[in-house]
Order: sequence, then C-alpha cells, then structure tokens
Amino acid sequence: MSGDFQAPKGVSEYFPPRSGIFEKVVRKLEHVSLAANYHLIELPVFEDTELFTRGVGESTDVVSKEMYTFEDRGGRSLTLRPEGTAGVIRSIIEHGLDRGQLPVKLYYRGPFFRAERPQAGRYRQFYQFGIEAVGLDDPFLDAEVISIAYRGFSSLGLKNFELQITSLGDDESRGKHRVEFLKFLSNLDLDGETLDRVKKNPLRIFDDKRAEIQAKIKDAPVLLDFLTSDSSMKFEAVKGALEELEIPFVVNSRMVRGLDYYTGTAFEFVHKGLGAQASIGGGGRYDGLMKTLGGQDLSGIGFGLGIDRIILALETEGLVDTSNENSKGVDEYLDLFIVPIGDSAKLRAISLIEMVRKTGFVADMGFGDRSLKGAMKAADKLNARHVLVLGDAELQSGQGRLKRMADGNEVSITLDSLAASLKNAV
RNA sequence: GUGGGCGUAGCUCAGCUGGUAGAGCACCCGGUUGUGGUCCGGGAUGUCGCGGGUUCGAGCCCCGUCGCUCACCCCA
Repeated sequence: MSGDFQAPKGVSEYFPPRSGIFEKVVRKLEHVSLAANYHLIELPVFEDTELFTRGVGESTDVVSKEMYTFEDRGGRSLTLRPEGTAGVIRSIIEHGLDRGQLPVKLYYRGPFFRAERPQAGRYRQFYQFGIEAVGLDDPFLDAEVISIAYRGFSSLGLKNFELQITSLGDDESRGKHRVEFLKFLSNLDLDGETLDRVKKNPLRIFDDKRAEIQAKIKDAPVLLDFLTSDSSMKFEAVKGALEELEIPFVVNSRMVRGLDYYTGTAFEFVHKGLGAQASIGGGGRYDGLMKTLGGQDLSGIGFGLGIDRIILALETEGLVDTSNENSKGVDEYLDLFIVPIGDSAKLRAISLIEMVRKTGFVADMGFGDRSLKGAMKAADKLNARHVLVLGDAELQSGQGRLKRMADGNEVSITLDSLAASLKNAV
C-alpha cells in the first residue's frame, strides 16, 4: 500500500481489466430487461430518511442499524439509499407514472449503501441492478420478473445457482400463521438476543445459522401451510408459469426476506460457490408499499441483483479470465496502434488516429519517447491488431505499411486512406 | 457490535530457533542502422502498516494502535 489515502472501509472498486466484467454484467442485465419492455429509471442515491424508515420498515436491520444518515445544510435528514424499491415507488408516485398504462415497468442500477461490517461479497457501497413492475397484481407478472433475472444469469453463463421461491401470503395468511408460530416458539427455550429478533419478525429465526436453533425449529409451523385460498392459487399460478418457462426452482418454505414490505411471492437466487453471502439476487411482491408511501393502493413486484456478487460468482465458476493483469487474453483490443517516430510524426499520428476513430475503430498511438521496440511491445500488450509505423519516410511519401500483428504480414497503404485500408484489413 | 486470521516491492508471496531484506510476475533499457510476441543480459522499486517496549541488535519477541480479511448478526 502506498500513498496517503485509502478507499473508505468496505467499498468495492473496479478498474481495468476487471471493470470490463462489471460493464458486461450490467449490459447483459439491461439487455434482458429492455427485451421485456422495462426501461431505465435513474434516481438519486440519497433520499429523505423517512422514505426508508416508513417504506422498508423500522424493525428491519437495514433501517435500524445499517443506514448512512446525515443532515444537509437545511437541516433535512437524508439517507444514502440502502435499497432500490422505495426510491422507485417514490418517483412513480411523485411523477404520476402510475396514472397511465399499468404495469409501469422500470429498471435501475447503481450504488447502494449499508453500514455493515464488510465481509466476502458484502460491501458498504455495493452495486445493484433491479427491476420493478408496478400496478398490477398478476402472478404471471411475478413469473416474468423472475424469468428476467433467470435469463440474465443464464446469459452470463452462470450455472451453479438455485432459484428458491415461496409465498409470504397476504395479511390474513400471515395473521393465522403468526398465532400458531408464536405459540410454537413460546414453548422453546431461547436466549434473549434471539427472542428480540423473534419479537421484530418471527420468521427471521428461520435464517439463524446455529445448528441448535435449527434443530429446535425443525417442526415449526410453516407459513405456506396457512395461505388463504387466494394466496395459494396465485402461488400455484407462479409455479405453473415457471414450469412452462422451464425455469427450475425449489420451494423454500423457510425463506426469509430482510425487508418488511414483501407479501405474496418472494424469491431468491442462491449461488453455491460463494461464502456466507450466497444470495446473488432476490425480490418479491409488495402489496402495501405504495399506499404506505402516500400513493395509490397498487401492488408491485421486483427484484434486486447484486452485481458485485454476480462478478464473484462468475469468477468462482471460472467464467472470467483472471489469469494475469495485462489485458491480453480478454476481449479488449485495438484495431490500430500508430508508432510515431519524432514530433512531426506525432502531429500527423494524432490526426490520423482521430480520423480512424471517427469511422468506428478503436485506435491508440505511442505517446512519450519510447524506442521503436518499446512502442511495438506496447502495441502488442494492448492487443493491437494492426500497427502503422510513422516516420520521416512515411511523412514524405504519404505511404505506409500496415502491419497485421497476428501473422506479421504488411500491406502498403496511403496515409490519407488509412481508415479505408483498415476496413479492408479487418 | 462480537470473534478468528493476516499486514514485507505495483501484484502474489518467501524470509530458518532475533544479526539492519529476497523470489516470481509486471515495469524500464539493451542484444548494431526503423518493427512486437519466445529467449538472453542489465536496471529501478520497499520509512518490512504505524507507535512504543525488550535486546548489543527486531521484518521476526511483547504491548498498543490502525487497516485488511473471514465468520456471527443481517443481506445484494
């Protein structure tokens, strides 16, 4: 480590060549979303604090202890967004996006913030890609949302993951279950900390990683068994649609979601190659959120995918070339690299380069005062497909030789028609 | 907030039971006049995280501190 400064604790940074993977992941996810008619919504990274306390739920860990909250100069309490859905819903309400055709289909991506203790795959600033379909309560829309995430993962080449789904039911389903569940828990001998958690959200106990706790709740009543017929039918419809789409899934009746607004369908994509933070994406339906935030009483469904974790997953599956730091071997390349000899050559080179770039080629040139050999080496490292050496002879004659790096062949070209020659060569 | 591991060149790391630092990769130059990938030769690079202590002497021991990392909690 060197220099006087270090990045703040727990943030991830992406620089070349790894940043290329980041771009690729985002592009693929955008592609599958656009293909399903979801469009970009770009939102602020900070919002009124109350948007999250009210929307996400004060009892959640996210809100109660993981928010980056600060006061602006006007004394307003603002918070760096810890998740994406609340902001999307806020914007929909604020701008009346829900007054036209429903559902409103949107996707977003960008940084999110949670003040947690960092860990493998868990960062204080992390990146998410998410979509929301708002305004209709249709189980087939649930299936569509899930399928988009699934297609996204598949198109990236991921294999070692599992889709888990469940239904959290409606208020009535949950009320009935809660009574039985609390009755069951009251017969258990639990420590204080665990009791606290149970008080906030009884279901959370399913997520406890301690074996002795898991043993105690082995026979606990499960929410799925308490679904009302309406909730149950919707859940069956979602499963049926997933089967129709040939998307494999497992029902996990003990799945727990960290945000309070979820109702009905809930799902999570779990990768098997990651550490303790195995979830690469998750989401679900939220019935009451929009109304809670002051909008119409409309239901919505969406997901959030962790880009950082997807990248980790890709790497553990060997889908990313991390063999060395230089850019050779990855799909980055230059169409042309010009090696100028002397300042007058540089002057000509810089305009030639620009001309070539305008026609859509990727081009670079040797800067500084490197030896010819050094510049050629640089061209090779940068994975240049063609190289043009530009010296006094070329400047005077207006002719040059375009070298194809793959086999060393050279063709004569005139400098003025460099772009055209390159087009022929490629 | 709690616990474990680790902090040595840009990167990955070595450094034996304490004697004032090394390797590989990367980087730069060169191997006869203007042409890369292999090979060969040469070169630069570190307040050994920071502060204190023990010692004739510490990268190696002790204390503190900061940071990183993994795990718990929780989540993407």
